[in-house]
Amino acid sequence: MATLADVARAAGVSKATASRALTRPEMVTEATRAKVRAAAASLGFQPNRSARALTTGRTGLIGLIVPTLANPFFSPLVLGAQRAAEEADAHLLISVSEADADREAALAARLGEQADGVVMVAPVGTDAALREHARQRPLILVDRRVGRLPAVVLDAEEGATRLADHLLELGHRDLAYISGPPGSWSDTHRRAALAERTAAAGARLHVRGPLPPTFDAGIAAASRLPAEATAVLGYNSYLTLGLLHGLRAAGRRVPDDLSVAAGDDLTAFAATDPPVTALALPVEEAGATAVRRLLDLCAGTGTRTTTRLAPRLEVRASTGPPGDR
Amino acid sequence: MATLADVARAAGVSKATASRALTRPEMVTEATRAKVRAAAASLGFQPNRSARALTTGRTGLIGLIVPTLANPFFSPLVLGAQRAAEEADAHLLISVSEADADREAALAARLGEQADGVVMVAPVGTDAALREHARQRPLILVDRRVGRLPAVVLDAEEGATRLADHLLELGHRDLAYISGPPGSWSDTHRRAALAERTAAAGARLHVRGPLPPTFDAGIAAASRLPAEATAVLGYNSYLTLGLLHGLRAAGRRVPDDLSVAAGDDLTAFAATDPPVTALALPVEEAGATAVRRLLDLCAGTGTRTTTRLAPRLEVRASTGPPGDR
DNA sequence: GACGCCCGGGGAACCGGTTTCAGAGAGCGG
DNA sequence: CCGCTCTCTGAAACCGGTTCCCCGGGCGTC
Repeated sequence: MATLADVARAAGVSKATASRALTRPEMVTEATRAKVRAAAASLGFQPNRSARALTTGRTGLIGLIVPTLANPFFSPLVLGAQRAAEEADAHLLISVSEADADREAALAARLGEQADGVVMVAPVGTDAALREHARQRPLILVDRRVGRLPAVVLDAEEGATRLADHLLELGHRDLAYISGPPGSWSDTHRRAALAERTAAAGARLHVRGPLPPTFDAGIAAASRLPAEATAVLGYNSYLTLGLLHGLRAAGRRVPDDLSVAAGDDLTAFAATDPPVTALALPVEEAGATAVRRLLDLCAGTGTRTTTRLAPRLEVRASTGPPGDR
Repeated sequence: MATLADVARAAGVSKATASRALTRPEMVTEATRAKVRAAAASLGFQPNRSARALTTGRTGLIGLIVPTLANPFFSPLVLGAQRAAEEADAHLLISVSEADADREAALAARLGEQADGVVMVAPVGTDAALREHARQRPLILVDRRVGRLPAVVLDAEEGATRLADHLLELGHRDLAYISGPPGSWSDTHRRAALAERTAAAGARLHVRGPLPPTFDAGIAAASRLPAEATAVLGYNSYLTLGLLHGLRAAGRRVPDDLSVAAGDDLTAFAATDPPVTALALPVEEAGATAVRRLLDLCAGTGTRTTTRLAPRLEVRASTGPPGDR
């Protein structure tokens, strides 16, 4: 409730000086600074962020657009972003696009109007649309790359490569990949890396899909796997859970009949039967990195680079050597 | 970029009239309203929210404090809150308390300073602390009640009662309850309702815990169940997943040897082996209701009541009649 | 000793809306 | 035809910070 004018009066200085003492300490003398700070502290002064935003044009708010929160993949991401924002005394405005390009664009515009910048996680809009957003305001992409726009990505190629190597080393020669939603950037790149690695090893990759990344889609996929595959990779955790469920219903044993692995990790994977081998993505770190880089961009010190974060392979019981069928 | 002054000039009216035409349409004539709206539209006018907030004292921001986002319980809650906020052209400031009372209090203060009101989900602070927050600014509690503070609760008693009835009807006479974190409001009430219902039916309730609501705690609990229990209820989904895992490791069959059920639901429960009977909580609705009621409070039309939302019992394969041991 | 420079601080403008207050004009009754 | 009231509009104050511009004083230098 105390205003800057109150602080100035209490400290016996002008509003201008009080403002400088608090936000530009190097511009006033040691003595003045101490007086003003003491007055501010004793009055419990909290600067009004709206007033500050009005003159500086900086709101201290960061927009975060995620496709969904129902997928536990995004929880740690939000947490990481949250922590990074807090460090910088900023707040997070979170919105859910529901993986709809129109909604995503509308949210980006709406948030951009109030926030200093926007982080878009796994956006579904076209390259052109994203470039346009980036022209309007500082923007960081997560899990998507568009030209030289600033981005933070979970290295899909690197992860897919590790997963492929794991299965190839176990002796698999026919891998199936259940692909994710059409147009998903990480899906496309993961699939390409898998194809390259299997081809290089003289093995074969059978692709099924694209499918929505849901439990039900996984169940359906279980009954349409290529007959020759001895290992199957699900695009993401939900799809893989459904797959596992469908396989069990069909009486197929994992990993004896078929190895199963997922393209991202989930706490529940340690609890399924059997526990599922998966790529643990450094999602929390991605969220934090994105926010830090966005704040840099807002401060004018940011760069137009892509930060790559490598996933960790969690080997669990769902993958093993191919059975003798 | 266009300001209200630009709109006023283009429409040939004063700033005051332009402002009224857009925010208080009933105060100007039809003709003026049309002129101003046309001018605003053609200039792409977007009112500056900081400026508006400065005079009105309303930021259009709502604070949402959740203990964690890693627990999928909260994802639909945020989604519901998000949708309700969007309807009212408000934005959500989300923060994670990590179930720490000090952090929670700090966040409430920090958010309250910038937001019009705060929604606290399953807060861990003391009643006194929460009352104090409610005195500072509009506050809605979710999944917690403190005196007559406005709240939205998932009806723990009602849910626990349905769960107890389900097991009692199956013929169970000795139920075990693995209790959640000490001091959890929903845990306390769920336990009380279970106790009452079992007692009324002439059956017995054996309580174990309290335990942290984690997968690992569930595993540990599996080896310390009361010998006479034929059915066990886990406080929440993670605890129950761990329980299931621990029971399987110990070679106990579900539901033949022991029925298992959980106090909240999780998509993954449909995929476990066997699928777990659980209470499906109307979490999304709770989030939406909380935000709507908070906005009412901010508008001065809110009430100090408690909204109760009843859970739905999802009967799955993990519960059945008691075996003959 | 005078001049110029640099530094710290004060007054006032400003950001972009909302709201108060007063005045102009129209409509109506006496 | 006058005067009153009611409605709509405009000028200006205001919200609470930040920043521009200018002034005064201390110090260094010639």
